[in-house]
Amino acid sequence: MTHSNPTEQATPEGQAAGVHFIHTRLKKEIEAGQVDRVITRFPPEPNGFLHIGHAKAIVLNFSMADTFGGYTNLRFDDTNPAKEEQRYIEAIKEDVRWLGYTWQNECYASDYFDTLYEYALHLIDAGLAYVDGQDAEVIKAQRGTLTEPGIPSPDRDRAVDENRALFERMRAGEFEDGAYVLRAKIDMAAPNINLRDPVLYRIRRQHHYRTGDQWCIYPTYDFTHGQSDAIEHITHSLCSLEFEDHRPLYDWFINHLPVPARPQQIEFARLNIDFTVLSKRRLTRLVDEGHVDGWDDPRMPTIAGLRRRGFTPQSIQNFCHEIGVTKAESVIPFGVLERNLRDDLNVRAERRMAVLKPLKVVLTNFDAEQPEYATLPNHPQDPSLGERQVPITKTLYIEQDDFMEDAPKKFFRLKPGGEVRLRGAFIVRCDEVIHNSEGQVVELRCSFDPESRSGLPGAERKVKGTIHWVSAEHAVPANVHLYDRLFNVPHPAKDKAVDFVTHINPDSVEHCGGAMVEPSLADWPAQTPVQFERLGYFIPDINSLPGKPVFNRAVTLRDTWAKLEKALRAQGT
RNA sequence: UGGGACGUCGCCAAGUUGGUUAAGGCACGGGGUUUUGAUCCCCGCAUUCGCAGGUUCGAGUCCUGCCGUCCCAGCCA
Repeated sequence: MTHSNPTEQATPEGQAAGVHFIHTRLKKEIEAGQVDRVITRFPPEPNGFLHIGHAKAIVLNFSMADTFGGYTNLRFDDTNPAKEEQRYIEAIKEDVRWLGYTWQNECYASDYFDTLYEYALHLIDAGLAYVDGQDAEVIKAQRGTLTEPGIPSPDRDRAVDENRALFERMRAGEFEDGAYVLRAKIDMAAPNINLRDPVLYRIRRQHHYRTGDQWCIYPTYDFTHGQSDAIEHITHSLCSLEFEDHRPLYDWFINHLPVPARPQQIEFARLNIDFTVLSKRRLTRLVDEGHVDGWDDPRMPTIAGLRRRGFTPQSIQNFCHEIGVTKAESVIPFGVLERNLRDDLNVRAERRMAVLKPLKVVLTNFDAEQPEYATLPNHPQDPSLGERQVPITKTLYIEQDDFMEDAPKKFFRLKPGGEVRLRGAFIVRCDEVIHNSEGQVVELRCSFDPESRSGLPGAERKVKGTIHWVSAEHAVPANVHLYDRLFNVPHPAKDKAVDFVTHINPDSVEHCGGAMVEPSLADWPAQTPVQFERLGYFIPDINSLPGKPVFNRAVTLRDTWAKLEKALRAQGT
């Protein structure tokens, strides 16, 4: 990316990208000379995996810094040792990298513990913080309610020396967990509850994944975040809307502490997508309770899950630009994410043929002893991707869905007595339908029209439908996983009275164990999306083996027939 | 009922200091091309900006009052 004029930035859809209220505001600040470049940070807490909502924040932070000549730090907000783990650090770094971003500095709030401690002392000395010896419950009760002011703690007016001594003893480990807490002395009657003497430090004998047992007191988020921003000389601290109420507190610390810079916080609406959940708490539950197979389950909206599902970094970036950045809370249809994947893959994924649910077809007039070969382009619009030979033999497999004995008029695929083109090969006619003892269709006897072979003049002959196929003799058995939305209601967490897991879609995954794929798919390269013609975009699963392929379906192709069929069915035709 | 924020087409979202017929994308509808019912290409799609008043020659943009939605009472972030 370059520092181009925003109107020159465009997504593949031609939509202006990156022009939103934050962009506008930063541009003005630059022009007014208030800042000379924009330095941002992406500040995850290492207590879980990143999800698509984080991607929005990542794209925003990196693109703003990039647009305005600065850089972005990756900072782990690790002030709560009870929840944080090293493995999440690794996963987060991998996800950010995979999305296509390179951070300037890898930072940890825990690296600032010494400085933060000094800042706390500074506040104490200034008479702006005090040590409170009351229980958490008592402090909570004294905080008041939304409509009633809080009442001051009896410890609120403790002498500075005494506060200092107590705080030092807190650090020295002289007290039990929870015995004391350091609080800012602001305003117990403030209408903004965050200003009612918030807790700055708590005693917690917890092994920290990075600082070990060096500390038994840990700073809270409020006392950590802004100061960390200042220490790193972050110019703009972009965060989600729920921190709006914290901004006065953020500024209060910056104003009362000898920090090296004056960062400013700007809030934007977090991402919501329908038919899924996007909170770390809920995603953690899905993993911990075994509703999914882990953080990287392809049904998960995590970056790791989307990656395994077959999403591309580019499609996620495009999605984030397309949805924009505002302060209005919105819910984006899951289909928007899927369409961005299709748009990205349509132009660059190679095409192959695969049959998910095979139906045997015997070409009665195909007498060649040796297989013949059809030449198919690897991409219909991009000849540079080359072509390949696909074997044709007397016995083929086609998709069960591509044959109907009792077909409606609009059904353009195979039916008894009807004709279809086998993609890249020739036109076949269904002469006979063979059933098993239960009446199921198990085999089709067809004859092909030799004149209609691709490349021959007879190929000009038009038939309504074209279907995909594989040679039975050459096809490679494969396992294919089809994924659907994880929840069967648009807003699983909407009703607080109902546990969201009750809305999990029991049919969110379908396994096609008997799929048959064309030979070139036998050892398809990992991490490489491919289009199975007429079916969708797929990617080898991490458990895929050469000769024993396993594919995940990332997304189907747009399917107007499915819609039409549904409409016809609704009319009763 | 305290404080903070938001409300422009079904879903997103532009809308300069108030000034011609309210961008764009998605979705949707219609048509064309097509050996993927895919892609691609045309065309259509808000007399109206949560509602009601007011100021003004002129308001989505200013004022007043309502209505609706979200967030805040962790020693979580």
